[in-house]
Amino acid sequence: MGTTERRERERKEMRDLILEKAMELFLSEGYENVSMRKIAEAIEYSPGTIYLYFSDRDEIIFALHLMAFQKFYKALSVMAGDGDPWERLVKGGGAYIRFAIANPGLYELMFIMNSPAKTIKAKDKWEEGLNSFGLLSDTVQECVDSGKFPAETDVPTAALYFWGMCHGLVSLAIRNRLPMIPKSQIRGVLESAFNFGVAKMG
Amino acid sequence: MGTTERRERERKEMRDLILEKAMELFLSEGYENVSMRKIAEAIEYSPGTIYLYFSDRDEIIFALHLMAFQKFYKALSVMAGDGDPWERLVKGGGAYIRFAIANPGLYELMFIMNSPAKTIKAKDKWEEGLNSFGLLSDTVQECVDSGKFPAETDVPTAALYFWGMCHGLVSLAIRNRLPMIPKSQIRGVLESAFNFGVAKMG
DNA sequence: CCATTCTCTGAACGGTGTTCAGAGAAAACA
DNA sequence: TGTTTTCTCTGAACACCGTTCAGAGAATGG
Repeated sequence: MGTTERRERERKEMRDLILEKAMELFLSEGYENVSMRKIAEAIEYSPGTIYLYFSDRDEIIFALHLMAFQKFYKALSVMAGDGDPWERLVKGGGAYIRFAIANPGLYELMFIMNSPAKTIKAKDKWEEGLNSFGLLSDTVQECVDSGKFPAETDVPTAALYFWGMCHGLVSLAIRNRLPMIPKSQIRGVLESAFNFGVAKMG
Repeated sequence: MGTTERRERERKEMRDLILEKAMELFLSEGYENVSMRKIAEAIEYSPGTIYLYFSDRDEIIFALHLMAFQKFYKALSVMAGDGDPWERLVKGGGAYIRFAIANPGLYELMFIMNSPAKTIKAKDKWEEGLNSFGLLSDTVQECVDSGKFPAETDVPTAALYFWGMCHGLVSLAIRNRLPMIPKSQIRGVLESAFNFGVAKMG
């Protein structure tokens, strides 16, 4: 009786279809301009159907936020490896900034929007975020081990500093708080600021 | 004929009343949980009346964002003065972080929310933000002049770096991306990260 | 006292997220 | 096969939202 298996497969396919179309709409129209009805229209089902696969709008956004993290983690993986850890750390920061500027919609989902934060708070943990933070912490640890950073360095603090610096720069840009910088120059300016910071550290 | 003057005064009083009650509601219930109807109820007028004083919801939020900047600019003024510029810069960063943690609602308004950004983009300038950024830039310039920073330092780049670092730390906290840190310790942790950064620079 | 100007109301419009009784198809059982 | 059960899906309905606007009523000016 393969019925149950087929049902499960079809259920997953429907979830994937909803997520795919929702992501398409969100990225092209902006998160606040996409309603459940519009998603329903895009998948050619009635609005009620979506609620048979997701409990509410936030659950869709949380699922998309997980998908964004997969892509993000890959982009950040240039930081892993066995070269000089300081060089990898700097490379990771550059990759972080480029990813955010190239994928502002995904970045918002992961690090700015309120909606996923509600679920993070409710679950009281955030594996996806902490995985990426772990990658960063490991690299910072290696910088301590290799003597690049002083032995008494508190690794979580140093990693948070590094993350905060990158996040601050890109989130100011994404939320339009740098209107004095022409859009075409944003990436370069952020990278300069980042380089200023790492030059001071290095 | 003092009628016109009285009318103008009453008009201003009504605008202030709306802003005051709106701010109260926003800070206590959160921005997305306050509707125009709720504001109308708070001021004891019908919803339509608000639109005689503000063209739409975004205009209210933009006006509140200006009020937030007044308070913020004052808090940041510890950075001005005539002591050692580097010391003032560090003090300014500390004030920035403390202000944001103590007034997350105001901070969101100024640096995170989308709504004021629309108006900033429409007006294509942002005096209030640039005033505060100017305060920072001036202090960085004085660090260059006093020899604390190398003469070839690009001041806007260094200032942006400093801003980004502070903004990144607090906005991660405000948007709940640091669930691994207990709320009571957030401020201390952010300050440690900030100190790690300035120690590297100083 | 009348005409004008101004303020304010509240119903209405077209949207929103979400729920749920009931229709109809598919599967399981006899 | 026919019958019963299980499952999927619909779409109207609910309670909200931001915003508009004809018209009521008061204040002002002549």
